[in-house]
Amino acid sequence: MSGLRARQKADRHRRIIEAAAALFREAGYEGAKIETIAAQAEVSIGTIYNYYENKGDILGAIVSMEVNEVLNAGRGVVANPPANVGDALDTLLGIYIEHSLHYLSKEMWRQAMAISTQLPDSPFGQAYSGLDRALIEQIRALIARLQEIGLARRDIDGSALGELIFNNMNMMFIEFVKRDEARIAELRAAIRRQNRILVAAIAV
Amino acid sequence: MSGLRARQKADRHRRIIEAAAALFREAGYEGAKIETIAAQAEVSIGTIYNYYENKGDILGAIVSMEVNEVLNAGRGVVANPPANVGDALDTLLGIYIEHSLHYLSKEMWRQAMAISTQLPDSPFGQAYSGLDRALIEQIRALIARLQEIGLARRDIDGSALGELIFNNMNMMFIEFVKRDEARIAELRAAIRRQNRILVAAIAV
DNA sequence: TTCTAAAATTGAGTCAATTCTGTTTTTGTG
DNA sequence: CACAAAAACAGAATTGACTCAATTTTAGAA
Repeated sequence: MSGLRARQKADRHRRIIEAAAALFREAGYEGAKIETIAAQAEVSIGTIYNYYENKGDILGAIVSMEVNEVLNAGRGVVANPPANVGDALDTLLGIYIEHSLHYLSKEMWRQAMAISTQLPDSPFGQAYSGLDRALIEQIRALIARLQEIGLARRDIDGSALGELIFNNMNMMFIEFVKRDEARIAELRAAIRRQNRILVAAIAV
Repeated sequence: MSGLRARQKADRHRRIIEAAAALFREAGYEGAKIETIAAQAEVSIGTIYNYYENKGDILGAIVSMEVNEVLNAGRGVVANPPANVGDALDTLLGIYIEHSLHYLSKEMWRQAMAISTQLPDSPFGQAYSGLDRALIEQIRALIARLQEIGLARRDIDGSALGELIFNNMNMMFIEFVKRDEARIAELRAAIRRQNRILVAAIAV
């Protein structure tokens, strides 16, 4: 039997996340009171804390969905990359960046990033690190693929290069979400300019 | 007249910072209560909030002192860099990293970084961005110097390269402070390995 | 069907950052 | 030396995340 209890649990999880996501967007992370989320989800405050360790973890659940979607979209690029190193990188990182504001506002990103450095050992902190690692792996996989195809030099340290590219993009993204007026197109252009140096060094 | 008021003000600032710095180190950022800081500094809670917008700004004042010291130490390297690109970068970034835990514990860094992304428009958030920019400028200055001396190719986009190097180092440093067991030596080695790709691309 | 242990829910209470309002101190002027 | 305005101070009150002891609900054994 799929269990009444299990069904209720899943349902409450969903209600909490939906209520929180709506409120985070409307009122911002700080502005969304746990009390309000509880009321909206029709559970008590205590129940929320039975499901999530703290407010950050609720946001964490939302962020995870977003990033997993991005990782999924990235798989296509790795499997079938554009025919030169510069475009391949730009396409993959472009997917990451373009998707980023689909479900999450800049303010939500700021909070999520802040929490992940503030509480690296909380459930969300750990999950966030895992997501970052997955993104690095995907970039590395792309580089490996380009090396296989013969578009990138084989004697390049692909592992270090993957980190370098990810770290730079991530830092640029952090600065991007810190400024409300920053535009996605400019972010992509700046990253392309930075990566050009790398592309010149590794393209065959 | 240097003003009684002005003198008292400076004195109170100093007392608050000293009390806070001691408590942050002893009890951690979260563990240090404003009430305790106020008692230690012999001022009231209200007065602390008259001097700093929030708890994070107090930490911010401490972080700023640290980073300014690092910037100062960096000037020497820029003026007189080691005779090859790899060592020059390693020396400058090495100074940043080695100094980093002088006054600030990893926990304090985590909090400071978290606050700077959480509240980019608070006094500290703005100051922190300014410090980052200053570090980027110093790395750019080093690259420009290396180009002048003829150790680095002139046709490299020094501006983008400086950002790239800083962003990568900063992200690595964030990961470093997130893991208490991470060691400085390993951090430097990892960054050196990443920069090797760049060094190969830009050294004459 | 009845009963009991385990699991989940509840919301009033705690704790600490921040705000707010009344009081005190400093300054500059007559 | 008053004195009034401005600046700074004090600490009680507010606010909101999180805890915990009591209560309710579910599962499944007899």
